[in-house]
Amino acid sequence: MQDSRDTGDEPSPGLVSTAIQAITQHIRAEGLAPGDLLPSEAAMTRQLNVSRTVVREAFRSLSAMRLIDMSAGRRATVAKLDTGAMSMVIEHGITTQQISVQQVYDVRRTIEMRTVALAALRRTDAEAAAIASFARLMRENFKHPEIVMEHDIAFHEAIAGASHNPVFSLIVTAFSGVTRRTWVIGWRTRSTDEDQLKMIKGHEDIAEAILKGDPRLAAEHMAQHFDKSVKALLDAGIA
Amino acid sequence: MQDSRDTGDEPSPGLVSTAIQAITQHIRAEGLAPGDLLPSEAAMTRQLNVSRTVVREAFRSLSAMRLIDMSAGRRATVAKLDTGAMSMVIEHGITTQQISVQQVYDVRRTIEMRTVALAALRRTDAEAAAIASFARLMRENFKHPEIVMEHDIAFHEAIAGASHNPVFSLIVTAFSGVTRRTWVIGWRTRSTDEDQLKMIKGHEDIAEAILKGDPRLAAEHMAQHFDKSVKALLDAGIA
DNA sequence: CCCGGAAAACCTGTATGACAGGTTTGTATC
DNA sequence: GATACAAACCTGTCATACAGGTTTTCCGGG
Repeated sequence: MQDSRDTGDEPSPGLVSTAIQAITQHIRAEGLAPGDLLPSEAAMTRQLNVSRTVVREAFRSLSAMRLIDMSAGRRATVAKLDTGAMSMVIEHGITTQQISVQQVYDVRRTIEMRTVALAALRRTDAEAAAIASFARLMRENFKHPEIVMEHDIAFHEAIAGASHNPVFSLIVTAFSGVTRRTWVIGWRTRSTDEDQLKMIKGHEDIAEAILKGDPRLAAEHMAQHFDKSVKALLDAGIA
Repeated sequence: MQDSRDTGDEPSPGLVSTAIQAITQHIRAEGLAPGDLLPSEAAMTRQLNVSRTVVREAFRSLSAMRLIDMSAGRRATVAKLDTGAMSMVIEHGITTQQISVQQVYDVRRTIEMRTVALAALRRTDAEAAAIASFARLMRENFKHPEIVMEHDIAFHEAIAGASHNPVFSLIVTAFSGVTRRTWVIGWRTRSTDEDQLKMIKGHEDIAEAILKGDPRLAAEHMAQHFDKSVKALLDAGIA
């Protein structure tokens, strides 16, 4: 049936890729914002003159990247910025050993020295309080590694958020998965309560510098924090 | 048919999401490396006890994120690290106005001040030569903006490569799409030949610092380069 | 024994039709 | 005008079919 005279008969990158492009193109052309409705699969099927199979795989691909939201019965909508795809790429790189944990930490260090400085400059009072409170929760639960870890991750994400640059948030959050898989290893190398509390103290120092609005100091504490973390990882034999 | 007693009948995240997880899980469990073969769709269909439709949408989603490579007749293989998904996320953020070009440039500046320093420390001679040659090609073609732009982008990607940390390459490359869409605007604000050549000179300074192996100097030149670029964009009224 | 080539087996790409739910819309009744 | 019900629409999943592309197998000739 499909006579494909429609779009001018492209080379061959596959009908699905074409459909994906058509959809993203539609978002751009119509200037859609998060939450806005996309065409139904049936409509897309007619417009592109391909089977529903193809259109569906295109929608599903965009959904997997979290560029659109899908749910049964409802039409797809444009999605809010989400870290889903980035996390998967990073995880894929790690599990296939194309990137090392240490390399991720180097990137994190680079980025978070900046986010923490920006946070010190641009944080709202509420953000500063939230950051400080995550540090406090780490101390209060320091007997429960899993809980400490989650507050640690939330701490770093909160700082990224306080930088008021969503791209930083995106990247930092994308690394959280890796952190979850290596955090405990680093924690174990800090064998004594004293060592562990010292690490938590590092977080409190960062929070305090943000509260005081001192970007230099905040960046310095963050750098030290990462240097110690990387050292802990290296001591544990993480490549 | 499918009795779904299989995996224990999860809540409801959808069969496709489950299939995606099963595939990535397979990669992890088998310790697959780039190029290794994945199970065929038919095999996956049997293993998960779902229709080929579901398995196919899962494969296609991973393919869209460039975590796997697919092509007709052949089974899917594990993919090399690729920036595809990240680029799409960033582009999506830009087109839906969830992130601004300026925010992207702030992130680039942060990251590239680091990549350039690392490049100065870790570059091979071949890498230093390649970087310098991109700068030279910019000068030689400075009457043809499109060509200058492509060499500019290649220049920055080469520096990221010379940092020898693929995560940096990944991120820098992911931003190239945005650059392609805004570069010309910045170029136009440098109206005279002199201004344009000055901007190219900035690249040559960076290349030289990398060649000399001076990370401080390299980072400084890079910072200046970005400051001027952002200023050019702001002059042009880019939010 | 090796080599070349053709057939078979396998695999993905795409299309079609069907049906089970979920959601929205419109309508008719109170 | 409000409410409840039905119709229309939409996505999720399944089954089947067939057109190519790719790998494997196997057989015949040297």
